[in-house]
Amino acid sequence: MELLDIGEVSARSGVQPSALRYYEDAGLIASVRRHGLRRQFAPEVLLQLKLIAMGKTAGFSLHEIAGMFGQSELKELPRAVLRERADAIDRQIDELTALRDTLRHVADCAAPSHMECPTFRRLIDMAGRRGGKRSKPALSSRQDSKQGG
Amino acid sequence: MELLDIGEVSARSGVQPSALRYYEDAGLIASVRRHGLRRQFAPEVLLQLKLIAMGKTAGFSLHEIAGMFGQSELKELPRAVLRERADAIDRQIDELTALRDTLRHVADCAAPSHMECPTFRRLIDMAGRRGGKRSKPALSSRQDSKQGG
DNA sequence: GCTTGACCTCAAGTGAACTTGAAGTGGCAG
DNA sequence: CTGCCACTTCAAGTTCACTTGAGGTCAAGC
Repeated sequence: MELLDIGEVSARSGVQPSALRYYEDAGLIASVRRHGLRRQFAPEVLLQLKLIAMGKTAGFSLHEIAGMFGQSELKELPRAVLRERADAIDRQIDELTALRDTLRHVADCAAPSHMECPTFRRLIDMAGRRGGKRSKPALSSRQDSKQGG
Repeated sequence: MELLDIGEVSARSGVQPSALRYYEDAGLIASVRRHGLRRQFAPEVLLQLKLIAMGKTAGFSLHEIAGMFGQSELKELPRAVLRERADAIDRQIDELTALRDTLRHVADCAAPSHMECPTFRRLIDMAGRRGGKRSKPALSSRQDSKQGG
């Protein structure tokens, strides 16, 4: 199997070399060996990077992504935690759906003040109808740690 | 109509007073007046904060959220931009769906190495099947500005 | 009139996720 | 053998979204 150096991985994934080194430091990916100084990556790192990108889109921190898909931790991760994550993403999808519908409404509704439009208010209310005031329960944890009270 | 002071808004929204001041500075919300030094907010700020939370969940920066829902900019925002945002959220929902399915698969599949599991690889591939390698076209713009090449 | 306490401002600090810059290394083409 | 250049390390810098801390204000209650 052909190994890729960091420039190749960067070109194929769209992720900057500096970010790749950062990910390696963080334990999200690993180079299989060195060729001189240069890192050599297995092609499957491209798949892992796709996974990382997906996790980032979902708002997970790199630390959390490492917990889900990182090297060697995978086998030890309790399956319940994974399902919890999946459920959290489901809730996030609901919220995103409400936001998308709200945006489309705003684009179509010619009302001067959207705050007075009942359709608008109803759309916004729909997103909050699940867990009270918390919308991202166990996700990025940096803003929720203090706000969640 | 009864006005709320910052502590009240914080209590009802779950957003810290310091964050509310920060949002005001950033033009996302506005206090209607002052009572002495104290900001007085109209109740509808709670709706705006819900909107802001939704935008954050979607990965938009505060600046972008201000562009979508901020004070007084709303009426000038081209409707095409809103629809574009909505489309971007649709793509994000697709990606999130793939991630959720992947997570559920990992939780159920007992394979020792997921990288070798064809179902796993197929799930990951599904997320990338839209715009080539870019997944968040016009969203947060801080990592895409350099990576998008 | 004095105290209380929730508010105020402003500057600096924080953490995440990178990027940038400086100085160095080393495989390979010529 | 030389020089190139893509890589290397490490420290410091950047942006975002806040939080924290110090010192100050003021409406209200006793």
